[in-house]
Amino acid sequence: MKMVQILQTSTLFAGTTADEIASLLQCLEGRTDDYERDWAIIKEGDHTDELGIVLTGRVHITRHDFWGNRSLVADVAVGESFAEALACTALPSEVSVVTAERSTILFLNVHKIVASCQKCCLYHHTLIENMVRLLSQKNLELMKKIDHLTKRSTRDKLLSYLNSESRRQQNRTFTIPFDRQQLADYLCVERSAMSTELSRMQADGLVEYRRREFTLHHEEF
Amino acid sequence: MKMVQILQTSTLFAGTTADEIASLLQCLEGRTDDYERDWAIIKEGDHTDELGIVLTGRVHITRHDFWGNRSLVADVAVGESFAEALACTALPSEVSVVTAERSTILFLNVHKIVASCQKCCLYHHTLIENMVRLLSQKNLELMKKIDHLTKRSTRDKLLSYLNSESRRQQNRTFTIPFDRQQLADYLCVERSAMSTELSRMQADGLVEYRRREFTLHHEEF
DNA sequence: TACCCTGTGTTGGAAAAACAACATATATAC
DNA sequence: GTATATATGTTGTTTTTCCAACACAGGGTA
Repeated sequence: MKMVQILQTSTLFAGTTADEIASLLQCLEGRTDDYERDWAIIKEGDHTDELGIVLTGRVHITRHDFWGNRSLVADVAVGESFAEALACTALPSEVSVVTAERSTILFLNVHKIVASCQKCCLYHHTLIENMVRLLSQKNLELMKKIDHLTKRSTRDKLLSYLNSESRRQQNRTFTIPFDRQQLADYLCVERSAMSTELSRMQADGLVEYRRREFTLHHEEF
Repeated sequence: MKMVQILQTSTLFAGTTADEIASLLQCLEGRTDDYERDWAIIKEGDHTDELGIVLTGRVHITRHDFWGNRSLVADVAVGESFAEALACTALPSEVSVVTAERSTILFLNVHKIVASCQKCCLYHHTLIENMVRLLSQKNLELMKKIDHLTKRSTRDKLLSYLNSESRRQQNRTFTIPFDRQQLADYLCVERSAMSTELSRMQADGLVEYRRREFTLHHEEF
């Protein structure tokens, strides 16, 4: 798929035509870069003024504590973006951004997005409004993640996550972007305990699964 | 303290003079409202186009699951704001906003903030940039909260929270805005287990506390 | 002063999660 | 196809959290 087509599905460029996007990209001086799998695009402590939009592949937002425990904060798929908030502040990053597959990323300087731009393009104001919408959306997504973590038991965390994923993909049968270890890191539970709980849930008829493909049987939440 | 002085400390009006704020408030058609303690300003399921800025008092962002378990998402003090992201989307709220004390709130319509405004005020662009900064800041705060919840043990959650609060108040001795039950709801643990863990931490010399006043003894993280 | 109310700390038993070690299945490379 | 590496599931033990019930302290009030 061509870059412009992907961008039209993104929140940042929502409601703009292909021509307008082309014009905006020039104005914003965007750049693209390719990465192998497991490459750290941003490391903890880094700073950047650019947000990233995934054109191909997939990236994960991760964190490590002092004892080396990994936690997986978020999954970013094609057309989605990362580091918007980081790029809008002067602070160092508290998270890493790592490719989960070989990926192509478009980088855009947020200051060029937000700054008023008299000369170049008429569509710039749409872009600023989209930037506000994008940040709001991320905000609500983080809320949703907090919602999963708020659940006290492993089962409730799993149900909360699986239901939100089912709703997002608008299907009771869906594929998750994580393997078991990554899912455990995402929900902040222990992998083997989580596997055990998944088995119990399947035995209880709540869910069926095979590898990354899940089918929810009861509508919960 | 006068409203304009409080607003000058807020992220949204950062870098604007008192006169500019007065002009902007007219342009934005802001309104204020007073609330008794424990009043629900926003209920789960509600929608609004207005963000709120706390002028006096304090509000809490809360959530309830199906079994009635309360979770306390965030504390919002004077000069801080809430519902920015909600007001930027068309979605119903997943959280409630409840006064923790008798409070006065300034409400501002986000569309009026974000919309370009040719006629009225020159400072409007600063406002839009501040809106982006505000949303980014909220974003990073949510990240910080996720960071606390990511910790597996009650002790680590407490240390993570107490350290961040200590750093925020730039003092090893500080007062938290929660009673024990609220703190437990905020960290998503059980109150009595948390009390027990606090005792152990005090016995271990990590921390001293009396009611809401804490003193950290070791710099961790 | 005596009384209540609320917040906080303590305890012991029940339940759940973490941990470690291993078994099985699947994918990949040769 | 076989070998190898990786992903997933299982089991038994240890540790932690949850829960319920109660004890205690301090503040406010009659």
